[in-house]
Amino acid sequence: MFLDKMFPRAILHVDGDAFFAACEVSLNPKLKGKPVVTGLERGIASAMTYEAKAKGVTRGMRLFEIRKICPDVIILPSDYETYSIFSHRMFNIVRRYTTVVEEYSIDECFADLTGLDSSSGLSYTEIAMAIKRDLEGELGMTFSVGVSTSKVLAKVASKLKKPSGLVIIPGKEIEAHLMKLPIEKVWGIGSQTSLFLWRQGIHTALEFASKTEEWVKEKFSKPHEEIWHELRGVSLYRVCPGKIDEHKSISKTRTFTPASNNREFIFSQLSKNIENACIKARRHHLVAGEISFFLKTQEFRYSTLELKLSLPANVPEQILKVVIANFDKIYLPSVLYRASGITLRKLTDARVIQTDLFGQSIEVQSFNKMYKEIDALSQKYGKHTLFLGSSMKAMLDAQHTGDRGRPTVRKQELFLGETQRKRLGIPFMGEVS
DNA sequence: TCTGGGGTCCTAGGACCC
DNA sequence: TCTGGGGTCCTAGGACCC
Repeated sequence: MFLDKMFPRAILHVDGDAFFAACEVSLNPKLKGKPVVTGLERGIASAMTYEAKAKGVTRGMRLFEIRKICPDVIILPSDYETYSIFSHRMFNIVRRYTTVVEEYSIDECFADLTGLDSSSGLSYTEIAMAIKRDLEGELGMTFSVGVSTSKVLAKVASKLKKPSGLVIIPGKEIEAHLMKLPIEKVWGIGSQTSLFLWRQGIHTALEFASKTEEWVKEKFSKPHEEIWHELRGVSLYRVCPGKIDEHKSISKTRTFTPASNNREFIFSQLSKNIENACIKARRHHLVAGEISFFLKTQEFRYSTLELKLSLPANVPEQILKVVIANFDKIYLPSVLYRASGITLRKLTDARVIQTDLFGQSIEVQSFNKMYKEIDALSQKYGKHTLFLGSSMKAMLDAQHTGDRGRPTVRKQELFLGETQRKRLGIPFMGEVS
């Protein structure tokens, strides 16, 4: 009944099991067989080995709680640089088999194997087994692999036998698998849609996939219509060869407790986020053409504002200028806020922009020059060796609370107050309060 | 799940223009 | 000035993912 008979595809999905924790174990074999958790720097578990999971450790669990239920736990700080290296090696191993590999997240990728069976003389199952064998042998950790006729079904397949599973769902077995699959477990169907579907009396993926196309078109828009096709084995989502670290946007957000309505404090939080986002943008040689910033209320409601920049930027002063001018459009003194955030969008290559000196004002050029120095200092002495006066309140707050385990602010740290600004010949930016 | 942080994509509806 | 209808562009916000 299901399946695209005209163009049957073979899509592979690979998922690293307990990836961050597995990287740590791979690097340090003494950890093998032990309950290992990463996330020390945040105070909550971000990943854990299956030994830790067996003791009841879950994602997001507080570390003190973990130590209680699992006294022999080994808790490590997250080391994203290292995980990224493992991630790249993982993608490159899969690329030995086909160039059509999509880096989906740090520990997941898709590959389109269509046609490889006849060209290699191996079955899709044998190819998937070979990929899994290479990954596990070379990276020292286990992977869960799924193969089916669409991306959504390949995701279903790889999730079925975690950890270290290998599941193939050929066209004729689609229905049997969907019958046992709760609708809310399907990739792309979240809490809102699940709720809606339950109310329609639909609880399994098969019940959804068995509905008529007219019914689906009437009740849903494009995204869920596509999932319906994918579940029926018709591949609509292409595997797009692409790198995960090619940013379309960069955002930084931080929750503060307790919630606050203090304008100066909230603004300084936002200012700190803007500084951090700019640091990341400069590290990737990107400039933003547009930004958006938001405040999140205690009740988890957002007020957001999107703004265009007159010139693409990646230095906080330029972005703060426009945020300052618009801050009061979303800030209400009577409301308690719990978080603020910034997103840099419409990113382009800074190196292209910066060679076009004619388009830059003297001000922009001096900022770019200055931040080159600041980035060099930060490289040498640590992040936030220098920070903006407008972020001061947030930095002091981080000092008091210890900012969840990060090194506290040292006394001798500098900030770019008005004096330094004048001395360096940086235009006055404006104060908020 | 009483809720952290970083992302992508889609859509409804307003503004504006013939 | 009033009128209709349509297209396009933009933005706020929702939904979902890892």
